[in-house]
This record gives sequence, structure tokens and C-alpha cells, in this order.
Amino acid sequence: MRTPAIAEIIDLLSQKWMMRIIWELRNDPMTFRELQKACGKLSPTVLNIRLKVLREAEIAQKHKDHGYTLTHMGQELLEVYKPLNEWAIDWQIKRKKTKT
Amino acid sequence: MRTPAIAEIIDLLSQKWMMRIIWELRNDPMTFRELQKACGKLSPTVLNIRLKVLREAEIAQKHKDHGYTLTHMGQELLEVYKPLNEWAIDWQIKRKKTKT
DNA sequence: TCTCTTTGCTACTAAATATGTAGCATACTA
DNA sequence: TAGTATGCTACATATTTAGTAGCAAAGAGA
Repeated sequence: MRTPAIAEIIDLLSQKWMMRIIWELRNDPMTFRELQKACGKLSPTVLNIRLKVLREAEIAQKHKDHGYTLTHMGQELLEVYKPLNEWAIDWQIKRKKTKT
Repeated sequence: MRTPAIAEIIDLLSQKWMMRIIWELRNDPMTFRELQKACGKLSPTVLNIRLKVLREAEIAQKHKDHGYTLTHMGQELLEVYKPLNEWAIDWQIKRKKTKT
């Protein structure tokens, strides 16, 4: 029995900063340092490792001149963030009601 | 400027094993130990911490008798996994073509 | 040509987080 | 009443991340 596709992407996305980096790349293109700033306290060590993985996974790519962009697959992955975003807004509202 | 809802859920889901635990909870209900086995090498220490966060976030809940289940919000979050799963299958196919 | 910036990225140590194993208290089962 | 399964904690070891400094390459301006 082989690893299901979903398990593979869950593993990849579960690494710290991974989802965030993809999310920040929605504003194509981003330089290495812009990405770092956008994420807050993300060390260059980790960013470099994450970008390497994202490139190998063909989700992001390095642009000729400067900066990084999402590949076509990457952009389609970004589409998944939409329902997540909608869910998150709902979640925030419902939790506010529950609190205090 | 407050934290966007999406950023909050990205932070939560980016913790190691978090996405996986939610995914495994699709087969409601799961005991603590079943969850641990399902995830592979997930230590009880971490599982306990994650479950606490998930309960506070009202995504999972502890069942009276044994085991854990997703809340209503949790089940709706699981819906987001569907487009992710479809994407992942596509991704796996396309990457196979590229390789070797 | 000589600085001054900005780029992507590496090195290295300290801090944070996860693993792995043992085991405890409770509750149910035979 | 001994056995088993439950949720969970403790703690030492291993892995991962943060934080800072800095380098080599590329471009801009004087």
C-alpha cells in the first residue's frame, strides 16, 4: 500500500512556515528577503530549506531576475486557501460568541 | 490592524501533526491511542498538547465515554481537505511525468 | 574604477520543540 | 481479583528552529 497523495502534501504543509510562505507568494514575485520580512521572524536558514522543498515539489520556482513565484501547480494549491479562508472567518465569528 | 482569520488558522495547522490529527479524526470517534497509532510515530506528549489546542479551538471534542470526535466546525474544516485531496492527486500524477 | 546597495544564501550557537520510553491512576472485563 | 485498555504525565535524548553575522555576486552611481 503506497502513501496516499493527501498524506504527502499534509507532511509537506505541516512543516513550520510552509503554508505561510505559499500564502505570502500570492503576491508574485517575492524576493528572498521580502518573503522573510512578510513572514515575520522566519530565519534565512529555514526559508532556504523550505524554498528548496517547494522547488523540488514544483510548487514554487525561482525567477530569472530576482525573487520567487508560484508555479501553475502552486497557484492551484493557493485556490485551496479560499475555502480555508472562508472557514476561518466563520470560525472567528463563532468563537467570539462563545467567549467571555 | 488585527490578525486575519486565515493567519490564525495557518498558525494552528502548521504545528506538527495538527493537520494529520484532524484528518485521522474523519473516522469518528478515535481514542487517544488509536490516534497515536494512526499517525505513526506521534508521541503522547505532543498528541496531548495538540488535542488540548484543538479542544480550545472548538475543532475537536472529547467524547463522554472514550475517544475524540470533531465538532461541527471541525467537520466543516475537514471539508477543506477535499479540494486539497483532489489537488494532491493531480500533483502526484504530474510529478510522475516529470521524473526520470 | 571605486564605493554603496541589494541580492540569495551559508555558518554557527542558543533556544525551542519533538521523540521515545516507562509508568501511573482509573475503569472496565473475565 | 487478576488482566487489559484507557487517557495522560515525566523525563532524558534527539531534532528542528531562531537569531545573528557575514560572504560572494550583481547592479547603480560617481
